[in-house]
Amino acid sequence: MTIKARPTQHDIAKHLGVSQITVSRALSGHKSVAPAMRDRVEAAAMELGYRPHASASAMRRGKHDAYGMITSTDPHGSSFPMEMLWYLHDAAARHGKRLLIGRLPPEKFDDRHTVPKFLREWCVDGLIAHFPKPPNQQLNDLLEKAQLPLVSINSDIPYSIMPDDFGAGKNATQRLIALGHKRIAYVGPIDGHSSACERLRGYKHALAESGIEPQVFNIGDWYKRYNRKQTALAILNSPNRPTALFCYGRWIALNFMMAAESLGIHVPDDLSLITTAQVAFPNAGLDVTIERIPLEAMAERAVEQLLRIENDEQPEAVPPVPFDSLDGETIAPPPRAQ
Amino acid sequence: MTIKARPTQHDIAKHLGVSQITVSRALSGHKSVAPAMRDRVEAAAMELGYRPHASASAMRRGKHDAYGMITSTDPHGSSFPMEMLWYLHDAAARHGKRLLIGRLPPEKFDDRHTVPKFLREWCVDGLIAHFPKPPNQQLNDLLEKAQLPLVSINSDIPYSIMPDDFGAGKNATQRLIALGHKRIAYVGPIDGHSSACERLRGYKHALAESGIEPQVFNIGDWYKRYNRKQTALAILNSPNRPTALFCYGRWIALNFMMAAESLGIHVPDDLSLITTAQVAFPNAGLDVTIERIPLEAMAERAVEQLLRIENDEQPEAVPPVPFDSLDGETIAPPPRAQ
DNA sequence: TAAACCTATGTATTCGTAGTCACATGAAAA
DNA sequence: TTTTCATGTGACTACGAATACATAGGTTTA
Repeated sequence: MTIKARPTQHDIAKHLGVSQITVSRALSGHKSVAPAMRDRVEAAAMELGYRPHASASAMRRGKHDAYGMITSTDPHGSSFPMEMLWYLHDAAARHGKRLLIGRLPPEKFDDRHTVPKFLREWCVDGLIAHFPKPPNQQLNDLLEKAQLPLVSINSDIPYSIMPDDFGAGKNATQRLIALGHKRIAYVGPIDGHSSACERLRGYKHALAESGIEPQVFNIGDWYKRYNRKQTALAILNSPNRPTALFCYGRWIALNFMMAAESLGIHVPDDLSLITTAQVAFPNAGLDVTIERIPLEAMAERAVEQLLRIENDEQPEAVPPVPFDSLDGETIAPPPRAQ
Repeated sequence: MTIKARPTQHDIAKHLGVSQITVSRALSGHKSVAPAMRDRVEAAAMELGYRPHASASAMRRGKHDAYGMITSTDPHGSSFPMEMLWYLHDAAARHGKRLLIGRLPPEKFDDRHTVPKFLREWCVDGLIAHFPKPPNQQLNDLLEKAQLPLVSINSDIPYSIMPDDFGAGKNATQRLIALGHKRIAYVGPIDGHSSACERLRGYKHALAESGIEPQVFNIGDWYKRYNRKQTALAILNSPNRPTALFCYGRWIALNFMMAAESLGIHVPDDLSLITTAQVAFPNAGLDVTIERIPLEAMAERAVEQLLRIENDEQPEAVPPVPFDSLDGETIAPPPRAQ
């Protein structure tokens, strides 16, 4: 398809019998343009279907008005929720930046050709990175060499913007304590990702404050298919079973709800359940009570940080971003009879 | 942060005592460059940390080597799975294109300022669009006026690239029939999205071929919280309950598995279950048998189509993209005793 | 042995936009 | 009235890369 040559500022200028630079000034809101002229130019631009040529502008100004989002997660990887991409887009858009995305699978980290090409050809003013596992030396060198403002999100890298997992664990647990629960279990992985460690630490911290004994069930191998359900059933069947659960994530929560269901244990009357999640998922039949991962806020922080670096301001360290405590239907005071 | 001026071809040229254009030719693999010279240039480029300036190149060549993905879904909208973004990225990358993303919430469709700004400033060679609900007149005009190659995915728009929902419904049902099932129910919405209509049509088609009566349970209001579980329980408790289910989506499948669990109905021995989904989700404790939505293939088709349009080739209509039949653990022959 | 031709490189120019400086015009200040 | 200044506009040029054309050498062909 031959694209009809898109009109330029020259075309508008010719159309109006003025100079190109006047058009440029009128369109970019320069002050020294007569209001009447500005109107004429804008009308003509609209009429001719003018679209600014971002590349030309970028070349002249040395700014691209674009950020790049670069990650190594695979499409189904959960450490970087896909929603985040849109939140980053929205945050960038609010500040007049477009967003380019790029994915570099870990197996390509060592490819001498792919990696450089991947990063070097972009025209962006900054990079937002997410690497579930730390990038190797080569990628680091490249990021360094790119000389671009760089922030990372939820990555195992110094200065990365992180959610306040500790606070989430503490808050969730405190909410359960406030309802009167005395037997509150944590179910989830206990090491590996820092998110697990931190949430668990928050959980223990809250319990310690109230002098309650922690009950930790390590189901880090949860995703290794075997014994998922058995584990849940075993925990819920134990003689001294917890009256409340703080779950690491929504799949764990869902599985426990299924298990509870099959044992005739009713949520929330017999069992309270709270989990961290990205959305208040209603898919289990109940609106689950969650500590919501603050994706939007993290995205906004990331973009703000990039802007700060771009503007030569002091790039202040971003503290962990607090979760949102969302009310649901899965927590209640503990059952009387026990 | 002041970025150290990135080196240009001029810098390399000066460094080597040759002309800029020679550098340009050497780097772009032009044939009429002496091998020795090419090596020298490449070494110098590496040494100086040269990065091609995509904007400059774009301006000169009139190509941007980038596509734009534009959608109106909200971050949690399910009609455009987020994984798709990465598949689009990968497909674009395979063909040497970068990917820009843009999101225009439906409420902005009518905004006289946002809409034009959103689309007009991009520098891309083509657009990949996804609109769950048809765009309004204004947006259409704008897309038209942009004069850009445009393909749409999974949108209610003519010529959109679609998954073969009919085939998915037919295949899923045929798989159940082949196992010997005679009472096969469809559970899901029966109208609204074309995907529902088509899957249902495929289901009915397969049954008709085998002379089996359809059993359709319309749970289109599934997401309206009330009576989700009740519905599932009622269906599974009915005296003549189906021995196999074809579910519209994975949440419905999950809920039915939960309901079956609580009734002591065992999947797959007592109840076979197959659903369409994006991944073979193991989260329910079993690897669910699915008809997999062909996201990668759709992404590849979209990019191929854009390339075709760009190259003035005949943009052949893209037929519905077939699903992948994935084996899981949730289908089996019907129970003997009935 | 000269004409024709290829190879490797250079010069000039172009893409669309915007910064710098210059130059009119008219109003305010001297 | 002359000077000063603000306002609005235009001419020239640069940004980085690539195209068109030119040219210096060497090689093949008539």
